[in-house]
Amino acid sequence: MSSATLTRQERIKQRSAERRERSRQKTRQAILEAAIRMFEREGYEGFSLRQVAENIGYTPTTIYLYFKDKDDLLFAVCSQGFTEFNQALQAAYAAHSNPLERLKALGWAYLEFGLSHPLHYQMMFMQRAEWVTKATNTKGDTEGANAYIIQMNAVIEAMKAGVIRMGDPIETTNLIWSGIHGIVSLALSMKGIVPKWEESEVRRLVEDYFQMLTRGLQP
Amino acid sequence: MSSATLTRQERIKQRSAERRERSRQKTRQAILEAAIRMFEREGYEGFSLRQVAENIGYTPTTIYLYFKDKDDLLFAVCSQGFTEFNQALQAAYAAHSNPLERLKALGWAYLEFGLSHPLHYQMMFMQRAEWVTKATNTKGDTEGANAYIIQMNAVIEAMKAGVIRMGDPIETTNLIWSGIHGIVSLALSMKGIVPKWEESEVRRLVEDYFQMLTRGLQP
DNA sequence: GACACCAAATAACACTGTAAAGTATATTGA
DNA sequence: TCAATATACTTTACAGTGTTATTTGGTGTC
Repeated sequence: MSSATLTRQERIKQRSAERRERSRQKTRQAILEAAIRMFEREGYEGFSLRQVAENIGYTPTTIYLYFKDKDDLLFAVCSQGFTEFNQALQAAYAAHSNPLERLKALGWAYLEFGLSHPLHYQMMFMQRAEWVTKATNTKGDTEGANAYIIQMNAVIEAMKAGVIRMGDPIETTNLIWSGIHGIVSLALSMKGIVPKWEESEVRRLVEDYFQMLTRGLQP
Repeated sequence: MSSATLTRQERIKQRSAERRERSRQKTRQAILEAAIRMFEREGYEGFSLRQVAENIGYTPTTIYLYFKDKDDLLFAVCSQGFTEFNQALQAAYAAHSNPLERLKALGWAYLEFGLSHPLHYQMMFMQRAEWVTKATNTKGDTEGANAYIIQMNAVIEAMKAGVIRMGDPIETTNLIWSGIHGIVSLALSMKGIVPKWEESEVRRLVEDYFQMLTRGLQP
């Protein structure tokens, strides 16, 4: 509507600005993708700005034109992990209608994410767990379903269905979440070090946990 | 017996060597204590060899005469945390004779250690959890009661007493341990960030957990 | 007193993140 | 088309990190 009132020069200027902005987002994305590759190879401690820069043929300082500092870039990497995590849990939620099955499916999806993205999981929930809230706030409402909300909804539904006893939804969600997180985080830490924490054993542990949970939270 | 066969010179030489060794252990201890202070102030990421050295008036390289590298010193710091942790759990164990009470007391002691030694806990069980086994192996048999064994014993006793159902002791111990660890680690991560994870809430969560556990693991 | 040993310090290397200043290239307005 | 300007990127530099090889200075031994 307002474009009709613009002169040719103004229109050109605007399109040019848009084009530059696109280009800017493109190189920003290139940096981010390189950072993700880097992170998935080196992990949290080995992650280095200079290596990321070298990897895509930029000078280290160039990164600062697109990200505030190392933490900002690392948060962007983390953030990408959160959207993937959210999607995984969203899918697990959508795949079942039975409240109890949903609850279990969420647990399994949680475990699966952790086992298949160990470095991401460790950053997201162990090294920089503060970012959990920051990520959900930043992501905007469009993203919608964040993992915690999904889990809490599943808990609420399970309560309503009489599968688990009534109680503060947040408290109950935190309780259930803690258990799974405990298993997953220890599994990642102990993998390859303590025999009892190999993948098959971990799955059995999750089964045990569900059993304890359903019995223990029975109405 | 063999000292009788030594000449005076040999005896002097030996005592001299002992004295030097004592002095050596003393400065080693001084470095370690400085490192612990440093760590408790700066945490895992902020911990720096050069700062430790400066703190006790040594050159950074001197530390390498007493510790293999940064990791070695950090492990020593960690190790001290493990002995304190073990003692805390040992005390909790000894303070009760009722199997269920023992189990709960161990959980509370676990939580208490985490809340009162957050930086140590994070290194011991989150950043460098691989060291859990290394620590128990290194410590020697004299140290005796390591926390995991204590917990497993409590589990076994609870099984025998019919408080919780029979099962693989290791598996059950891991299950219980995971839950507590999940709560404690999330509590430390979320403290001061997410309101629902303040100390009082965390204690309530542990209570909930015990309730779920005793019901869920009922024979 | 000459010698060997040993704790500690110096000097140096290869890294790290980050800030300030400089340099082309591209875009704009006349 | 040309000078001014804005943008993208590099160069340079600083302060810090862990770590190794070399050198110093004092101590105990013969």
